[in-house]
Amino acid sequence: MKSERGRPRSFDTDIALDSALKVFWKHGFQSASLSELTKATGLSKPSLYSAFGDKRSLYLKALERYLGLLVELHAARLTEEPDGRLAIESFLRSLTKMLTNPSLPGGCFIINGTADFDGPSVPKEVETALSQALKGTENLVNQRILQAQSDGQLPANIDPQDFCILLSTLIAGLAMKAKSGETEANLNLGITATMRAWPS
Amino acid sequence: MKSERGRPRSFDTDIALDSALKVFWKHGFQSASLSELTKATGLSKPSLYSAFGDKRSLYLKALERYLGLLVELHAARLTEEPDGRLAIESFLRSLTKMLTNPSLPGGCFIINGTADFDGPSVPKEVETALSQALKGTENLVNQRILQAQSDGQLPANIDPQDFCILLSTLIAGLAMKAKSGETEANLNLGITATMRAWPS
DNA sequence: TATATAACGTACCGAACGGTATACAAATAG
DNA sequence: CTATTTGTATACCGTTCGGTACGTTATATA
Repeated sequence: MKSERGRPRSFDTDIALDSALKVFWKHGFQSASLSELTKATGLSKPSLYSAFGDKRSLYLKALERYLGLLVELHAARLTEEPDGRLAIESFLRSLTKMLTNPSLPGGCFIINGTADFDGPSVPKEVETALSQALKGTENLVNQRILQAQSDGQLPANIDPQDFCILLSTLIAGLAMKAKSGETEANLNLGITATMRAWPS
Repeated sequence: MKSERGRPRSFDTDIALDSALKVFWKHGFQSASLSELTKATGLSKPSLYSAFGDKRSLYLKALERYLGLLVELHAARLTEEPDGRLAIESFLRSLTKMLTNPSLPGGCFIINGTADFDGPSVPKEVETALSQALKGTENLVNQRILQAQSDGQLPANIDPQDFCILLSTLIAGLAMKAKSGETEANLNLGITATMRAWPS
């Protein structure tokens, strides 16, 4: 009753998913062609389809993988630093390092994907998954701001709601500027300036 | 020696260009298909080609038109207001109103176009034109900040360079969040929070 | 060894892509 | 009116798209 009857897979699905993730990360859903996906993974189209389903399904799996990476790589900055302002600044700089890492596709998977909203061949399910993903990652920061407020670390003249929106807007901007080739150093300057809105 | 020999055009090229502009604005270069362009303009493909050249050439003309609109609609906010801080805030809010205007394609033509950098079918000439356009519009704001500094309006603890980068990043973020459906009111909250980095 | 099961490679499907050849329609110049 | 010039519409070009049918190969079960 083993489930491994028949010819076994000749590839590792996790490695293949990581390769596909990078293609979608770089191009979004619409512009990532099956031919580039097969080239990046080294798989034939039928192998891709039997392992992950169609393009939409593969994209959604890659998005989940990306969300896992995000938490794995950066969430600790928010939870481990007791000072709210430092926690958020550290998170932003950690994120920026990833967004500009030259060995990665450039920018943010979610933001890059959001860019072809309303694209003629983008499934609604992809758009909603991206919207939820964006909201989820924003909530990580929002919760940390609210915690800082309840910890008495937020100055009285700062409204937590508009600061949350400032940060989510800034993050989207960091991702776009990284995608367009801006350097980590310059983006860090912008972070420095932003944090002036929350004086220490 | 009149130049109007032969059959005259049955359409207005400026109106057609505006229609094409909206398609590229919504979809960027790659995902804007010829069929959608012909549908939006009401022209046949040969008419489009004889009037504007190929897709790349049409896109570049639409980009120029967009840059003209940007200056026409928002630049006065920067030049007419003597106070630097108010000038920039007014410019940001004016821009945000356009980015979220529901009768427009959503977001910013330049930022939306920048999103499919590295796309397999995006001509290098389009990428360089977009990069220049981005740099040019950022310079509008940067010059205004430098002028405010020379007018003695910039607090001593604010470095003009990192504030310039903050604003260009924020603008990119405003455009992306608008594209993803964020409301004008919320984006304005983020602008309010941002301006706290430059206390009045 | 024989059979069932599953992955693989090839070759193909209809549709849409960007772009164009060609034939026809409409205007001016002589 | 005739000739010429130019715009328009149709129909098509080769290529690539996402997706699949099918025959073959490799493994586990029996």
